[in-house]
Amino acid sequence: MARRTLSPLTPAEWKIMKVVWQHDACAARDVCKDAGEEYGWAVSTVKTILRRLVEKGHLKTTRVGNSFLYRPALGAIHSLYASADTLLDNAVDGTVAPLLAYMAQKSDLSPGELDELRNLLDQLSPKEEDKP
Amino acid sequence: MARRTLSPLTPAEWKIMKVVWQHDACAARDVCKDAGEEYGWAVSTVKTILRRLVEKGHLKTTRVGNSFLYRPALGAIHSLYASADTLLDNAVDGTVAPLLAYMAQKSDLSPGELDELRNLLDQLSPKEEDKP
DNA sequence: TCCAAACGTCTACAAATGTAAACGAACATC
DNA sequence: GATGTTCGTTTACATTTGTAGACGTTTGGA
Repeated sequence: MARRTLSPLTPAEWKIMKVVWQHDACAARDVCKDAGEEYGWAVSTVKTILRRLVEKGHLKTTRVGNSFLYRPALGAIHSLYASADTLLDNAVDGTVAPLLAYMAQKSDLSPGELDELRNLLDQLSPKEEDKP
Repeated sequence: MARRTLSPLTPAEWKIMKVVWQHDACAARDVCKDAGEEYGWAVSTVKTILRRLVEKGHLKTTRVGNSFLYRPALGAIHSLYASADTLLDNAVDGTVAPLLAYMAQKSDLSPGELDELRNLLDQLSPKEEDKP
């Protein structure tokens, strides 16, 4: 059975998902607290978004006592990939390379992460000077 | 005067913007034709989206005879950057490097583009073995 | 000059999204 | 056992988005 693609997250939904991902699994109470502090959202607002996220399959729940434990259906990275797919899809003609360059610059990667990326690029196509 | 940030494009708006960017500047007629063929949209649908894009400042118009010429207010790359900012913003903890790796792999860059990227990464932090 | 085609504008309307109050059930505490 | 607190559920409502028809005006031909 093929994995059904989840609908893209809306901006508000991303905010809530980020909170849940950071906690890995948590009760509504915790999400309300964090999101309330960070975005000034009312408790009901958070609860509505949680409900919609469950409906859409982005969150799974387990009953614990009289409340729920919320867990992400997908790891953060997979949701990011889906989002990246859309971004790449929007990139016309020769804009992909500058786009990646921009993102690399902007994201302030550690030397280790930069090395990882370099290695990956080398695998995709060896540098001219490294060719036999 | 600071440049006012434009509101993010909706999926349908991206589609229309892509058409306009590809033409660089074009009449509604052309957009309707292309978008009609590509997405099966009715003429009115395209016209509504064009109007909203103008209202939001994403498109500029010049009257030509009884019709308009539509031009993008920003180059495609700048709109992509804005979109990338949002994506990076959604990336929690250590997900940025894998995200960029994924995008680089997925986007099927030419050897020249790969070299460009490598050079950029080298500028961000030289490889260990290249250090003096 | 009269008409059909082309244009932009106005209006419409359902669905999604953002934001939140109100309500009833369960639970803990006095 | 009464009561305040905590939860999830229901309902609400304005705004944005997707999608498009209808209409009046301009224009290029016949």
